[in-house]
Amino acid sequence: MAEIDPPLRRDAERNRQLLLRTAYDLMASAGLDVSYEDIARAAGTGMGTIYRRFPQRQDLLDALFSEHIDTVIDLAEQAARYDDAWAGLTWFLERQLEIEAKSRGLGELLRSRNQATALVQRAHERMTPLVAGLIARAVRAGQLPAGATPADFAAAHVMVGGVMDASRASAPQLWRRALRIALAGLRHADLSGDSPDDVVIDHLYNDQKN
Amino acid sequence: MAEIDPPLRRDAERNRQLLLRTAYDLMASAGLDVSYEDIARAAGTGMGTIYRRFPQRQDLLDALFSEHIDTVIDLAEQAARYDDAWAGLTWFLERQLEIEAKSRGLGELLRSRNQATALVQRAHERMTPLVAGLIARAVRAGQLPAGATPADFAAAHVMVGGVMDASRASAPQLWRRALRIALAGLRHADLSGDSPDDVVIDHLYNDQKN
DNA sequence: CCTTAAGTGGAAGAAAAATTCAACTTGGAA
DNA sequence: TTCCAAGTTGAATTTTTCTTCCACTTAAGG
Repeated sequence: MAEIDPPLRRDAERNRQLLLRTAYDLMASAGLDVSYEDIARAAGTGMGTIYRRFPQRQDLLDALFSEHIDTVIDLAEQAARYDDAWAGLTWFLERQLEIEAKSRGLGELLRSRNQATALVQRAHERMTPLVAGLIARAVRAGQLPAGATPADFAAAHVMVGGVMDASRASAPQLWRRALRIALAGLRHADLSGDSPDDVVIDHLYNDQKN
Repeated sequence: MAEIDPPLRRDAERNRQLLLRTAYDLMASAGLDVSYEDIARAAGTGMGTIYRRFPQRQDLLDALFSEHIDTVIDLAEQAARYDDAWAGLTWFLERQLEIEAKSRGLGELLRSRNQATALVQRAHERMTPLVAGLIARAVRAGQLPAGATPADFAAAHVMVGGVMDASRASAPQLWRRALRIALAGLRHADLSGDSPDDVVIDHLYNDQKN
């Protein structure tokens, strides 16, 4: 099926790694919208090199973040194994946000959808059932109100992430306070009402700007 | 002090209003980053006209949103008159968000800082003491936990606004659910801990992208 | 009417990012 | 060593958005 493309020449592989490291660092502080020119300049290569290796921005994002996304999926799996469902949920959300605090780019990716579509979509597909299971258990245990859905968990994620992005420069720890608010909100809000099954997680991890 | 600049010629005033209406509509659905070219084209004027009238983007934003911002300040003042402080806070936040739901541009403005600085800053200066008063009263009445600050209210605003922006297209009412979560969170979170006085509201209504 | 200062349109220039490409290197197989 | 496919470079081109400018039009006072 998939042709095995021959390994890169040594110098090419070196440049590839260099570009990836540089791009990751730049995106960690400035977000996903770093220009190819900036990356190439910071890595000390020519424009041509980055374009040859990553013709589409998606190619770059995939290479950059796929392992990190796997890490987050791991977290979800670990969380799903918690006996205490609520503890699992809070632990998962906090770990995930700590990772995003270290890399703005990864945060933007995890909370968007039209950036590296396949990658993020796959991650959501893997994690949603796990989160749904935890939530169901937490509801049964009386730790979450009836009517809580994975979308509510996603909402909490988006909410805290938004505060994080807004206050990164001036108050890098403020998101923890927002997290406390969001978590307390999940436990105590009346979530029985509307927006039942038709509220898919996708509605949140969705349309970025345009 | 301020020179009274002569009134515009009739046709010019007509164009000015046309541009303002057009810009408002475009920004209501697409956000603040609409290009001058798009606005001019939609209004049926030339580029020169919009640049003559609004040489800086700030000039346009000021003219566009100052009255709407005054409306929001009004809301804060009304809220401050509530006997029930918590009812005042929730009413204010919900009204404000309803306005933002109708205009994405206004929402971005109210939750940013580096867009139309003077305008928004003045609004925050007016509203913060009012909100602070409500919060203090609510804490005294046992409606909010000790340690709650205006920054927490701002955080709730940013959090729900973030969900709103993320789900505008696909689930335009989802923010109401996020609002319930945020409000329940404010009431039930432990807010006594860190981030006391040094957490100014500015830290939240702050650095946009760059 | 006429005049003219104010206003207008839209092409042209400038700036920034995305993308291409032809001439020039270089790793590594033979 | 030699050779050449793979790799690199950076200038040139395209694209997009921002901004300026000037020849042309028009409102409104005399």
